[in-house]
Amino acid sequence: MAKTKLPKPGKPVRGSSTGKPIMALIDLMGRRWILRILWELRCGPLTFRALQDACGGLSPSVLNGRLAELREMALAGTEAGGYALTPLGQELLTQFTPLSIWAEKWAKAIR
Amino acid sequence: MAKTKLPKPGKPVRGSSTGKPIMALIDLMGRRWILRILWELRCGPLTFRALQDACGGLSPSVLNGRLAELREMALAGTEAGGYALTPLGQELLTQFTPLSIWAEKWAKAIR
DNA sequence: TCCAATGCTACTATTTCAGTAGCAAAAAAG
DNA sequence: CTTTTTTGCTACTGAAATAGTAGCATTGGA
Repeated sequence: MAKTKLPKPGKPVRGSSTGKPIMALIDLMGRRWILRILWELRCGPLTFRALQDACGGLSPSVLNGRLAELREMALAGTEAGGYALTPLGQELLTQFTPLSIWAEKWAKAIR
Repeated sequence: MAKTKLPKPGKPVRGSSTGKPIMALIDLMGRRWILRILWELRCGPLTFRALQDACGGLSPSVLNGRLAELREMALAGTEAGGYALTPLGQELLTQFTPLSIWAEKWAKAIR
């Protein structure tokens, strides 16, 4: 279960009381594994254990917690085949795809 | 100083040994305050303490650590007026601007 | 010289994460 | 219908990261 207070847009979050949705998003994305889980689900549903493996074997307790958070934020859910992104989650991930290209450029710049 | 191993693109990072730059980016962004700090620097340089305030008063030890990481990753640095984004950092932040719009939509959807 | 602001270090308390073990339910195999 | 496997998940312990507070050395005015 997610025992940590979730950063609902419209509500104050850690370090910000403005209630701005972007702050909630920043709070959520700043939690370890959240981005990674979204990323690993980009190609379709994965079972709990497959997702765990894809993330390098993170602890099931943490994974379970993160999945609960993502479910509550309507970004992921269960369906045939295991866990998968919701339409909203897919939209969010779409925004991240260009980051992959930027990261390549960044890699060259700092190496 | 940053005592935690930094996720250099090209090197294995936490939970991933592929060395893909996007994984390094995901690792970095998944650290608390990193995104927030980038975000708060979007309008120009801030002093250490101003940045601390902007982030809701996070501990100076953590802020200092994050700044060291961002410096090492060439995303932020010091200049006249305090800490500021590097050109690379500004580019990254640019990629995030659309997220703010998406977050508004997301907020409406889950409220 | 005094004072306030700045950048930062040090230290303790709390929270979060890692790592492992294992159980109940469902599915697959025989 | 049993016997295995697989799956989703909980529990527990130790390690690591973060929060929160205090304070010091330096800088740049008044």
